[in-house]
Amino acid sequence: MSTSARMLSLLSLLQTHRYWPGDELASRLEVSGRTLRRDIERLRDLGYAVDASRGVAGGYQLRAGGQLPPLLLEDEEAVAIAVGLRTAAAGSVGGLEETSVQALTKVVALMPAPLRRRMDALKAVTDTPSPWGGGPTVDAVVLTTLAQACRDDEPLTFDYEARGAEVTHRRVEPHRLVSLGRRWYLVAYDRDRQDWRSFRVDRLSSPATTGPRFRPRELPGGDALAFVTAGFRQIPQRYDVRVRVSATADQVRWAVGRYGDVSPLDDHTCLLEMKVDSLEWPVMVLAQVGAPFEIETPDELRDACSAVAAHFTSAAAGQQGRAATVGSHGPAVADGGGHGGRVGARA
Amino acid sequence: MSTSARMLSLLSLLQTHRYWPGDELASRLEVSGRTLRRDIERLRDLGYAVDASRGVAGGYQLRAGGQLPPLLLEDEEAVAIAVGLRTAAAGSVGGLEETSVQALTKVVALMPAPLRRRMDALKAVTDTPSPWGGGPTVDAVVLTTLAQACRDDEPLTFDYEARGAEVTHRRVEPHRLVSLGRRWYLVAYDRDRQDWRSFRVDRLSSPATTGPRFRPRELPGGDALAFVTAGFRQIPQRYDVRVRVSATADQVRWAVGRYGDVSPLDDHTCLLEMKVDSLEWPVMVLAQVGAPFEIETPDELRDACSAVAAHFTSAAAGQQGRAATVGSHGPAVADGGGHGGRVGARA
DNA sequence: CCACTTAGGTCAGGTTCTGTCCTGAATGAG
DNA sequence: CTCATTCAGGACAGAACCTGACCTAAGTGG
Repeated sequence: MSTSARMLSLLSLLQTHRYWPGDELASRLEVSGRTLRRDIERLRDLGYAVDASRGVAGGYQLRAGGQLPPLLLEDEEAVAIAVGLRTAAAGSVGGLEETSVQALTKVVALMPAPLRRRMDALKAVTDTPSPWGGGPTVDAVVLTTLAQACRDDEPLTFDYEARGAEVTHRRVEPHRLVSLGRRWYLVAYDRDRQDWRSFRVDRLSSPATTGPRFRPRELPGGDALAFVTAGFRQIPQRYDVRVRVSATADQVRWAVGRYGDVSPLDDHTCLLEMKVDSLEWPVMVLAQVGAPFEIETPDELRDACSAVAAHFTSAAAGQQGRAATVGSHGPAVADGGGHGGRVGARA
Repeated sequence: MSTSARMLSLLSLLQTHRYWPGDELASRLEVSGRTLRRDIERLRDLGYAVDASRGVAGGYQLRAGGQLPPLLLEDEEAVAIAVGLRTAAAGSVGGLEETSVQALTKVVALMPAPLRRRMDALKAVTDTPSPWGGGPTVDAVVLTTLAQACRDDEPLTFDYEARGAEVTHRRVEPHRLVSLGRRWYLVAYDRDRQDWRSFRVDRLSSPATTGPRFRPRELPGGDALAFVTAGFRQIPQRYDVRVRVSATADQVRWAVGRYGDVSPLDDHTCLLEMKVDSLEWPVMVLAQVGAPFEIETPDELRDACSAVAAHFTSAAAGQQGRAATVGSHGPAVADGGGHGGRVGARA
């Protein structure tokens, strides 16, 4: 075994357990104790923080140091990392999307095929329910393929299904990936149309890098993010939700997380503001808060609430038909406003 | 620069870009082209899949191979990985909790202090709203400290706040971490009480490994998971939710994700079954489905729905007081049952 | 066909690595 | 306190390895 291979093994060993007796390490690496000590010294020279404790039950230990040593992962761990990063890249984390994709690209690029299959297999399991999942989920392999193509200036082909139109085949020079809201967009120069376009990543399938690298063009304006947002002229509808809730700001904040702004009005009421594409979310949040509230905008939210109320009323009324008979559980209303304000109990 | 350091640099370089011309690599590593070719050969001998393409614009490339090479990460990437793994370990992924913690332990153990601070700083941002966040969030550092102590048989001290009781200081021999539902438990031998105990990780603070390693004892029965579940004699309440929903199974499944069982009854109705500690969740799901439904069990869900219905009805009625006047938006109700069944529109 | 790029054999000279043997020093148990 | 255990590291000789220079072969794309 060569020296460099041995160093990698040593690093790997030091990462699996905390303490390693020198003897053990030496015999595992099939070298003498002296050489092991030299190897450790080499590692330290490289900047890795290898601690040692002497005496009985002493040993070597890899500590957090000034720099990050190479991570030597088990297969399953790599899969876990990939899955975690995919979730983060899908926008559930906030502010980390770009870096997550960057790291994901590294991991996926190095994953042997069987591991990649395992990762894909876990995609289904890992989906969170709808509004949190953020509509269509991005595919990790698709995303990393695009990221890599952008990074390395490789021409790209893929199938694209534009809004409502049929599927077209595209040949582009990828420029940059942009994360906006909880969606990913690819900004690229379309070779056939000879112009810059932005593509929604979740509408894009079977991407493949093809041919030799190209000389990158300059995006007019330079700002890929601005280019994407400029394309948003006619977003179908976007609701500006403003609701006055009879609960403390903390209670509401707890329910809405970081996806809305909550500002207290007084001790018992606060204002909830959200900008959303669909009304599902505010409805869920309001249902969860379990306190009385007043809708300022939009009117569509009134209709949505009304529909939910109708279903809930008839369901609450039990099996005796579906007539809307609200008020029969009046006391429950009084309960909602005051102390806890939440529906049900928490274990 | 020594050979092994150069190999690590080479690996690192090959991980940042896709294609590297041999010249470029050689000059960066400050060796001759011949030596570079030998280094590449060495890497290949080590099992890494280094591809090369010849001709104009050719170069070297690190491909996915039979085994996973060491990952060399940028600082920010490591943070992204840690954050992603923490989310996964918190139970939002399913089936990957153990492996995630394992990987997280590796990453966190090697992270220099500034990075760890960055990771902690991102904790707040990354929280998902309540029922999905799963109550109290686990702290990455706490979790990894425990995992490491278990792995390395190191005695542990921490403060523990049992259910309702005051905070006590514990000195234990950690045995294993168990993920159950969306909570983490530490199974350990309590040195003061001289008996085995299980601790909820989210009730545990300022853990610290202390003193020399101990000789691991054998857990009676051997099965840590069984030990934890055996402690669950008197869970306060656990609801068995059964609801008949007037919507297709797919619609309901879409809303509930993987946290409940949905079985179709006929083309327009299905049965939703969930086992939950609190009723928030089923209420949210039902609100989101936006279809009529009938509650089979439990009766408490009726009360909860009734409360929500009352709030929603008065909110829907607008600013003209809070009298419950359902039915004024009748058409919206009719809309709910049929085609889409979802509240609001989707962008 | 030509320019460019990786692939790899050979060889001499120098560098580095290894194991052995040795002395020191810190640690914790009895 | 004493002793066994364990890491730390200097010196040395011989072997192993690495490096750069030079050369030829072969694949790729214009």
